[in-house]
Amino acid sequence: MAQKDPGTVRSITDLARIAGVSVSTVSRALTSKGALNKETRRRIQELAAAHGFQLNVAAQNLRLGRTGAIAVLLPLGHERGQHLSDPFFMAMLGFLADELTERGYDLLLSRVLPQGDDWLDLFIRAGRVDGIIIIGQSNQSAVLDKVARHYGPMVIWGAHSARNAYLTVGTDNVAGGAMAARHLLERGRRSLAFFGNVGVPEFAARYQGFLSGLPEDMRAQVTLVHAHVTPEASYRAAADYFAGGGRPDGVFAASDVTAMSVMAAAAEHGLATPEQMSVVGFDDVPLAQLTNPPLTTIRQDIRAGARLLVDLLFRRLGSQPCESIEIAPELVLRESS
Amino acid sequence: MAQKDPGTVRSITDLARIAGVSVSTVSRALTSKGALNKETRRRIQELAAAHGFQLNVAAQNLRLGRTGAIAVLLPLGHERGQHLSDPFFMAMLGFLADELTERGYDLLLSRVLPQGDDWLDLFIRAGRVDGIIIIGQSNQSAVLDKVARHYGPMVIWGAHSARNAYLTVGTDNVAGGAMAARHLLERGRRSLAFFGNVGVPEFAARYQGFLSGLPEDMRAQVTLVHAHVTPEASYRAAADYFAGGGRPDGVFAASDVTAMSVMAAAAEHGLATPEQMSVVGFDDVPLAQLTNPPLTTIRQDIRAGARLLVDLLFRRLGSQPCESIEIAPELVLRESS
DNA sequence: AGCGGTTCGGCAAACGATTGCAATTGACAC
DNA sequence: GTGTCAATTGCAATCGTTTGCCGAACCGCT
Repeated sequence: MAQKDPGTVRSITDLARIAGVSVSTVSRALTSKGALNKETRRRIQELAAAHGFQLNVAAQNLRLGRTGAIAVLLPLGHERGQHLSDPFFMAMLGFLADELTERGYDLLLSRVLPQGDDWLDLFIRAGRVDGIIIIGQSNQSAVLDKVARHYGPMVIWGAHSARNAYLTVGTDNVAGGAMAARHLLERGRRSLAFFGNVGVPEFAARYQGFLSGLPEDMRAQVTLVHAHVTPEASYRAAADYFAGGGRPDGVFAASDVTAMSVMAAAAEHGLATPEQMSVVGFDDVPLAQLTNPPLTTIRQDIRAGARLLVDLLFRRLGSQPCESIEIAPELVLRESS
Repeated sequence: MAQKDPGTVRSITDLARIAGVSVSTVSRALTSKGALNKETRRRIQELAAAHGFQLNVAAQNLRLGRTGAIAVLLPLGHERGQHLSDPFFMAMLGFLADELTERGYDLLLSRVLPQGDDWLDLFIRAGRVDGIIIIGQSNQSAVLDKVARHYGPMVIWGAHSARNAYLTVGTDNVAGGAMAARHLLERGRRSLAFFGNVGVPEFAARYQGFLSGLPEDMRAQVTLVHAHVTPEASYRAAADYFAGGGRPDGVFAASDVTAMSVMAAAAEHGLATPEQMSVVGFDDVPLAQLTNPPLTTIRQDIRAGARLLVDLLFRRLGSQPCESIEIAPELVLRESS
């Protein structure tokens, strides 16, 4: 007979009282660690189950000096609205949630507006997480580089650059850009345009790859149209471009969302895709197959990317050696080109 | 002169030693609670800043008996792939992240495959969060109802029903459906079809509202096409329907993604939108304005929804009275109808 | 000098777990 | 009867905070 209301078992202490053993014994029974009589362990585990008792994760983590959570950060550096709408980042987030849950970690989501150069340091020192995954380096590569020097468990989704010390997983954007170029050439397109914000490292690499896939004499002819990532902004940029008389016969867009904007704006100006103009996107978001016409695009394998990000992070947590990884993109042919 | 390496200040104890005061004083200084000499407080705060010290959130939470985190759960009940791709849920997630961060709470993201009827109880008993937001009741309303009886801080995004005890925030789906019906009638459409999975409570309400917006004699004529939510599945359903000779002149789709599938499949079968067929979607996801033709749709205010969800949850945490809320939808006219 | 009233800041007990160490027990051999 | 050893379990310190309670110091007043 317990002293207090035995109805609810809140702590290991309560359970110990009921079981007539010490808290250490209960702890050992429930964590399956340490030597303990088989029979005792079984008894306590059954008792715990009967009372619907589970260990308090917060206390456990405090004692063990860990948090059991991984942060996924979305820096909103130059494009405030980007991650709100970009299906690519969101799909990535979903896969990351799955991968982390599977490993018994929680996923702490945070969107950050990078302020100054110590937002990341502040976050790390708060000690809320055991590791950090950053989706998109945005314009923060200097900050990331600095932090990476003294903080290990951090992996970034995005373009790899030899200049940067931090660990990345990302699609080979240069190769992807080159694929798009070759494809448009094969389709006989010669008057080409690239739509995207080359201030974003990933997009810059796609643009550079695009140029590198063209014969030298064509490179100077490519029109670069600066388009932000949100649907609204990229539509505006494209509409302005067409209104100003732009009439390319081949377009490579930095993302599928941008490609959709371009097609919409072009249609508005009486320019038919793919009859008069071929369009190639980047990402292969799920909706790309539903556009009218369905979108030819350079596919990034999001699921594989998420898995690699998590793998790499856990190697880091286990102090194993790691290297940045580039994933090969793939051309997906549909009717827009 | 400190005994140990004074280089890193890890705990309040270290800081107390350096400052020459007791830990209680440091705690009071840093939390701005309790009476403390202004000068002392300032001094300690400066010292903390100088050493880049921040309170350990885990320990703080343990002591305070809270976790500082709110869970956002995505139940994948009947539609495995839904949340992966559905831009609506993802946009919601983004706004929730902002709202919670603003209130100083962390957002713990988890996608759950509901197993049996105690997955939610198990999650709650793990004690990792102070409250729960569930996006979409999926087919779990029985479970939610049971849990709501003994667990307060939980709010669900989705359709409200008088049958359910749990707290919801959601669009008035019935009104939205009726809007779509009236709009199609105004456009002179008489041969109507609804695309969607009416096993999902929200979609069922949209369908019901749609019917209620029609004159009685038309209701029986409406074709109900069962389409799942993923782009692939809904495209297949629509393609099969058109291949089977379906030729409606007005379509109301349960979501924008479904509407896009319908337009794509229709185009494939030589059916032009909006000339031969008007299409109305639901959600107004950012991409809806970029479809070809741009999509007429019933808009849900996601940002307001997220804010209300969080507001309601915190009222519950503060034991204030709350009631479920329905948000008025809005018809957004574009060229698909 | 003595007294009541403020302020300030320290002591130590929590929060709910883990774990090194030591104590207890029983079996067994000498 | 005593010593040894292994198996099992308990004690108590610890993780980094918060906070009720109490004592010390100081103030002005009689």
